[in-house]
Amino acid sequence: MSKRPGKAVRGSTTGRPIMILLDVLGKRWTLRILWELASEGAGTFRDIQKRCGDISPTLLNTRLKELRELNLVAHSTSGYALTQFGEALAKHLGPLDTWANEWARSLD
Amino acid sequence: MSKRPGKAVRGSTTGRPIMILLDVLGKRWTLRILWELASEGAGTFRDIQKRCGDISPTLLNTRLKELRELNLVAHSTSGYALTQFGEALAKHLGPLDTWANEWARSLD
DNA sequence: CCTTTTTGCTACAAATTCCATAGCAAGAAC
DNA sequence: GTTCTTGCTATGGAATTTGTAGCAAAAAGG
Repeated sequence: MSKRPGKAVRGSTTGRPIMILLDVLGKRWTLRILWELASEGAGTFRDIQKRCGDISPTLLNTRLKELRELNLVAHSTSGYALTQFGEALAKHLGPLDTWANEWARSLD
Repeated sequence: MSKRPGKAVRGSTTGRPIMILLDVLGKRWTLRILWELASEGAGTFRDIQKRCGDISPTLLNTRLKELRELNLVAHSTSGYALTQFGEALAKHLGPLDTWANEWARSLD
């Protein structure tokens, strides 16, 4: 059903895991949702919606579904949270904040 | 004109650099284009098009324009290449390949 | 020079995705 | 047993993405 290793994705028929990852991270709001879960912690559907600047529930639901299928996010009674893999991925993204600040200075 | 620090982007009015980055990386093909330039080196417009599995020229052009405005990609006589900042960004993305391979095993 | 080729695109219409808004069913809290 | 909160779905319109065709300018070949 969802994107899994071995299957083709946009622009790549090899099914390489990185291609699947780049494809899903390249969908709107995916990175932002992961970022919010990583930096602000777990939250309810509506929490996340607010953190993301009132993203529409339609799309939030779609993304959360995808992320759950990819084992990056899980839903429990305490709301939505990153899985072990989600956390590991987020650890790679964290340093981008510092980098982005330096980069921003070059754009002024 | 383009997204710059201080300006609002999708879901964030603060203009924080990281939000601008997440927004642009969240556009289709952006990550893939950066990935290809990082792993396979500089290339012509048509080179990159092929590497990305025949992405449509319309969108490739749009993305390259955005990435140039954001100082992540530059265009010279030898084709398109990552800038200093683009390279730095790519260095953060590189490790995702290894991570993705481990992650993929959890999905089987 | 004078072809051929390569390169970097643009035009256009269709397909897909995204978005805002409204609202509802199920469970928890009161 | 109301009132709130939570997690969505429905819907229609807007924006983005895609495929295909093709062209002008520069480079390469003869």
